[in-house]
Amino acid sequence: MPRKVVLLDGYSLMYRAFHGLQAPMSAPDGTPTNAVHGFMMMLMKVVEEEQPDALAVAFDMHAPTFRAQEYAEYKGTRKPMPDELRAQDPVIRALIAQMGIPILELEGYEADDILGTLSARCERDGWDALLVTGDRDSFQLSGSHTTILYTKKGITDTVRVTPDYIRETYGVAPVQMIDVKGLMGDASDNIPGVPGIGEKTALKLIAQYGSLERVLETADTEQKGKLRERLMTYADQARMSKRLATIVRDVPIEYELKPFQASALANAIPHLRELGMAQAMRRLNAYVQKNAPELPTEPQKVPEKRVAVQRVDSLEELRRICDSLAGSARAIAFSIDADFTVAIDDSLFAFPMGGDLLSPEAMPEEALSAIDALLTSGCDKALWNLKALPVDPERIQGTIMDVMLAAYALNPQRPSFAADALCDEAGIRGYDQHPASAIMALANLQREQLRADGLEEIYSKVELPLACVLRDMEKTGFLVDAHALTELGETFKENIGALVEEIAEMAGERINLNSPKQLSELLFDKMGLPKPKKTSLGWSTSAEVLENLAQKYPICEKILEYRKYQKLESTYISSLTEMRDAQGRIHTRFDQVATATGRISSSEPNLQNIPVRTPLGKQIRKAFVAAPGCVLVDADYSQIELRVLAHMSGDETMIEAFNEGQDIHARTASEVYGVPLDEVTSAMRSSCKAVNFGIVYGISDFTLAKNIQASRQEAREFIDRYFERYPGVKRYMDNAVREGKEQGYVTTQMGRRRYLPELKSSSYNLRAFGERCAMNSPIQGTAADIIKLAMIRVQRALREEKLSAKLLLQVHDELIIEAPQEERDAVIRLLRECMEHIVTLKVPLRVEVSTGGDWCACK
DNA sequence: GTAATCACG
DNA sequence: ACGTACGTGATTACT
Repeated sequence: MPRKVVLLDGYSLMYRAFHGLQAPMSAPDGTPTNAVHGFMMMLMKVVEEEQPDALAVAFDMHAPTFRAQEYAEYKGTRKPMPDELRAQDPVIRALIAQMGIPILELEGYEADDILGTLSARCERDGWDALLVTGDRDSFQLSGSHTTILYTKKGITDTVRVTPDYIRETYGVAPVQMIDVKGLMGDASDNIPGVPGIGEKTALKLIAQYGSLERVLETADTEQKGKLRERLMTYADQARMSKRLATIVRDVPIEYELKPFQASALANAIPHLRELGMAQAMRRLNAYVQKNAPELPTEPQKVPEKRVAVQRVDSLEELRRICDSLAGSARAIAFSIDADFTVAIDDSLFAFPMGGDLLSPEAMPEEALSAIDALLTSGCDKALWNLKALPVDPERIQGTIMDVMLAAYALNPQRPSFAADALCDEAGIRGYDQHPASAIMALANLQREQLRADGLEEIYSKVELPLACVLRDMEKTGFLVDAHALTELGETFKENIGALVEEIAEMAGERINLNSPKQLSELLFDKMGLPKPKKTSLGWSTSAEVLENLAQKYPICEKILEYRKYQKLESTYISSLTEMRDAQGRIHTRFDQVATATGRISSSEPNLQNIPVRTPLGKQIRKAFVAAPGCVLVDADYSQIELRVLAHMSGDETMIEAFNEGQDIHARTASEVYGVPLDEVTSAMRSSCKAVNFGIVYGISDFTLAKNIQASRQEAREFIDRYFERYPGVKRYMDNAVREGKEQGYVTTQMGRRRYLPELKSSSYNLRAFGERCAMNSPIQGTAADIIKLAMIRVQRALREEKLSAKLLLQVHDELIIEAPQEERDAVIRLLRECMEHIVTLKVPLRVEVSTGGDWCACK
């Protein structure tokens, strides 16, 4: 078995970690730690997965350079390291040193050269080398015993680059990558190449002639036109470029491979603790314990305040304790996990629950009544995930701090909202031992943070009361007509079978049509259809591609039809029938902390994406029905996002359009095309509808052109004209991006935040994405806040008016209620009233209400 | 576990 | 010259 050495390109990975992880992370002293974290995660991943016999990190000796081509602003220059990364450089080096991992550097040489030299020595000595880097130049080093672990994006998205991979991807051998670069050059590396030759041409030439030298020698006779001229003019420059592109594989570095010591990693733990890097600590600890268990392990942290834990043997006893203390306690926290633990002031009580997470249905009576006693007592309470607890919101006394919801209000984009993760992140240790007291500590911290960030209203007026509404909706469930669904399923399956036969006939063979890989082989390789678009792995067979080919190749039409049925059948028929309860109702799960913008999401099953756009899909909605004697009432906000945009931007024209009750897309067409409102054609209106959508999302001319089937120039002019006619909208968009950059986050009307570290990224793509989010999130988020408030009011109003109608579903701008026939009119009035007047904007909110016996009839 | 595809707002 | 609209979740195939 050959031994294995893993060599990391230090700066390349640091840059990747830095740009890949823009989540705000910092040590207690304020030093940013995102790159440190990313680097440690990458290192641990490699250590865990590769089990190296030796490990080292190479650094460029002088000013670090970052040469990956996708970072456009590095082109032609060597920009200095960003300050936030510079601050993390010494920290990362210190950690590497503490872990006993050698750092390799040599004046005048880049990390590439060191990697190249050591991998050459490994090959000579019969070792396998794995080079971990985000620099594509290193591909030339790939060989039978040298593999590149290339970090594509972020830190965990890696690809194993072998000679075969290079041949498949680029059509040349690894060493020929040098020749390719010699021809095409590399602006970020100051390698000129041959002007006018890009990657495509370079790869083609090298694949055909084998080497740069050969291409140059034969250019005179083999090439013609501009290409011949350029190759001959720049022949010397090309040869020089090749020399510059060649990684040195014999640098005079003294280094003897030393065996990698798992146990030494533990030496970095104290430093990681100072940095507040809980996740890295845990991962490192776990690795050391597993691979060097003889070592003394990290001492368990105990809560600062030593408290005696009182084990409670019966729930009855727990309830008695809760009852008696609830009245007099200042603060209570409780946690339901493996144990049901209660912290009351400085005392802790724990009752073992048997390890399973409990649904309210499965919870013993005594536990329910203990919880009830706690929640209805007057003192302040802290807990995790109120939605899981069966409690009547109207009976709650005192304040409740749901640490999960508070964490979401403070920053919706956390990797995890698990209770232990939140405590860890806040620097609160001891969750494992005393969850309730850890939650109490976290809640105390969050109270201050919510106040400091102006998020109290979002928390207490939106998220907390909404949790109870969502719980009730989950519990109610949506009735499904299983018979209708099954019948529809049979029809679909018959159609699927017939289509499979037809396609097999047309193709001359039988493949698995669900496999994009097999399908692409059939269409593009065997049948020789044109290949309009690629994916990361092959040629795209998306609906967009197939639609364009359908005219000339009827098989595409059939495949699209197959897909349509197959999708609907597998996603919305088979699975839905299986998820019904004894009463035939389906209970979705609403996730209140899932989205970056403030929307809620639905899963298991997702009832927010039940088909509606196609006739086939509408059939499925027919199976969502009201109970006997009831009707469904469906209330839909009309154009809520554009109305929110009109309000937030203050654009006079747009506000006027809504105030006059005009058709907004038609009005836009009238403005942009400069024709009177009554002369707007349906084609004009439809283009402008696409523009209005695009504006909300942060538009680009490219995508708009695709969507309205116009040229890019036309799309550009369209957008320019749009902004001329709606100058307030233009101002809003510019402001949103500027504000996002200045303060690091954007906000909704109510102050809900979304942090956008992407805005400061040096990667164009990431930055452009951040800018689109800065424009879109306040709009989408404000609309989300509005409907959340409406849901709370609707629920309260139903209760106050003693109606037995129940909220079933929210679909972002739509609420669905199931109401007894006789309550129908009252519910319509109530929904309209609550939804239209829940907030006062500069434009009216309009709600369209419809009713019917099934969801499809509500349109 | 990830990628491709496609359902929704 | 880049790469190209925001927010989600489920299914399937495949590593």
